[in-house]
Amino acid sequence: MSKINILDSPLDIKNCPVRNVLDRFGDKWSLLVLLILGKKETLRFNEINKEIGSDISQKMLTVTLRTLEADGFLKRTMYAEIPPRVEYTITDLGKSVFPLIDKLEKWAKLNMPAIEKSRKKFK
Amino acid sequence: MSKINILDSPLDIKNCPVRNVLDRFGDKWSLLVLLILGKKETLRFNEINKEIGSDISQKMLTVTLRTLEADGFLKRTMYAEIPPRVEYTITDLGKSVFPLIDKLEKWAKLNMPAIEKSRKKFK
DNA sequence: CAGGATCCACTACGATACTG
DNA sequence: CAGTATCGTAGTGGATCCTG
Repeated sequence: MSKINILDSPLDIKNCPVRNVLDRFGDKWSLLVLLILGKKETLRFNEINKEIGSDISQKMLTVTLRTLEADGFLKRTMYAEIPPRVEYTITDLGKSVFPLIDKLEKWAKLNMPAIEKSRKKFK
Repeated sequence: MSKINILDSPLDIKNCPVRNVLDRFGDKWSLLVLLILGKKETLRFNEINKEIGSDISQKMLTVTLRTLEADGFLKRTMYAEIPPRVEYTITDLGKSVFPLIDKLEKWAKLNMPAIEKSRKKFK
């Protein structure tokens, strides 16, 4: 298996944690859902949908939630009611990444203008 | 333009900084290149290529570097020599995100086992 | 209400070949 | 050395319709 060497911390490129974990965040909605759930703790499907603003398709919200659940970032609880109620709650693992993502969000907000400017200049 | 409300911080979903900025990091190689360049400061094209371990195609490395340059994360300097020499240097903007990405990397390393375990249990 | 099932478009990415 | 150009593919995400 190929290795790369970033200074003194060798990374396995195939099994690289950064790649493996952050690739999940690399999709279109995961980070946003985690941000929302990190702030609200528990939400229902349609509540998350509303928070995002229905720019997201039902399918993708479902897929995103399933993936985050599989990774252990949130817990899905179904109540056997009619109509059905499903609640999504952030887990301890989710809570532990949240501050990092939150900082990234703040960084993004702060530096967005500089990036926009750079992009325009580059054209 | 649609708005969403994450607690007290309203986000413009279309022009959302998180989405706009972090979508760039969502690709396959940007984070890795930023990590490498953040630690080495200045590298040549082929040096970056070697660090990644040639799992990346020349084309994608070029595209990734161009995008990071356009966003202002790194500076590209071409020397009119034969054979040509091109150096990529991390900018102040790049340096300012680096710690965040570095923390994400450390988090990923630390929590990868828990995530793997969760994924297996979910199947 | 919270989804599952389909179909389809786009594009990110890789492989290969060529060049100033 | 550091790319560009071209082609081909797989996967991501959207739109729509259907259901316990």
